[in-house]
Amino acid sequence: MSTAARTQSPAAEAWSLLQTLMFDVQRPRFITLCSEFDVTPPQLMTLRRLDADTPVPTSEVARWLTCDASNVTGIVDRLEARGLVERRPDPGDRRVKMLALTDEGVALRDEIVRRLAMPPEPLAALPRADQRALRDILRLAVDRG
Amino acid sequence: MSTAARTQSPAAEAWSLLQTLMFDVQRPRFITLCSEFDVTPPQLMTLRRLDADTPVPTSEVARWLTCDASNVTGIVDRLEARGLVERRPDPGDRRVKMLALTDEGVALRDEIVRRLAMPPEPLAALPRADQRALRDILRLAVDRG
DNA sequence: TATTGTTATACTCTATAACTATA
DNA sequence: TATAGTTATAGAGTATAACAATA
Repeated sequence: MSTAARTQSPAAEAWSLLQTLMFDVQRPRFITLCSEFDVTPPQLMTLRRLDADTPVPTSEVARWLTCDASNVTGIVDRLEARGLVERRPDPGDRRVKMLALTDEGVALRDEIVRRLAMPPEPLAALPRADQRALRDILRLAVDRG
Repeated sequence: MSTAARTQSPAAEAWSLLQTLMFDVQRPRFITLCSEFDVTPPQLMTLRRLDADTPVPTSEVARWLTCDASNVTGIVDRLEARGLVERRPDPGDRRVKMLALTDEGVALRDEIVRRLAMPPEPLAALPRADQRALRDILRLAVDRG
């Protein structure tokens, strides 16, 4: 352990460790998953946000992707061409396009979500008690945010 | 809490919460940081990997980015044009280009790393005892991997 | 007038394949 | 022959600006 780590606040060191987990473990995993399912990262992120039952406006997907709305047009065009997503009118505002998954889109998203949900080695290898403690602390953190 | 969450293993639920933290909190933060420092995400990732003292071959950066080596050429071209990175010969193998940060590159990387290291609200707001417990568990997980 | 989504444009990232220099 | 890095190419993501339809 470095001197810097010892003098950091516990939250800072925890965050640094989380970033290691995300950059070194999750990022390669995510990229591999994308190519396995033949979707690009923003396409996968879009599928994760959408649903069949509760359509969301294009602007919401732009917010979710943290990108300009003009980019969503092309991303959705390609997902729509593959039959995974559909554009629906918004009865209340004719400017708005509502986005929703098709049945095929739901199937693909479910499979992707299932794969993303599998805990990586470093977490799965933890003693059960530590897994529970980790879960409880993260629940506390996320529920507040 | 969902029924699914209750029936998952603790590691699976912890991982799901971590992903929430990463997608909802870290990703927008990362993208904002990139535009603030006028670098693209792969450029920022490259700066994070490099150093002034211990040059690494181009191939190592490709591994780090999880992308083909041909892409690194352009990414490094642009960082080099800004005076942040330099290519050095490898005395042992004249095919290899070693990559290292310039002084300016070190300064920028340090500032970026400092900003990335700031724990986000959900973590910073945790009680001190939970921060320490989180840190200890993550140390255990990461040290094994 | 303001907003939603699209189009046009220029730049960057990406994988693949072909190439050069070196091993 | 094999490998490291580059170049060429085509497809995708990105921000910005301008536009049409609608509010």
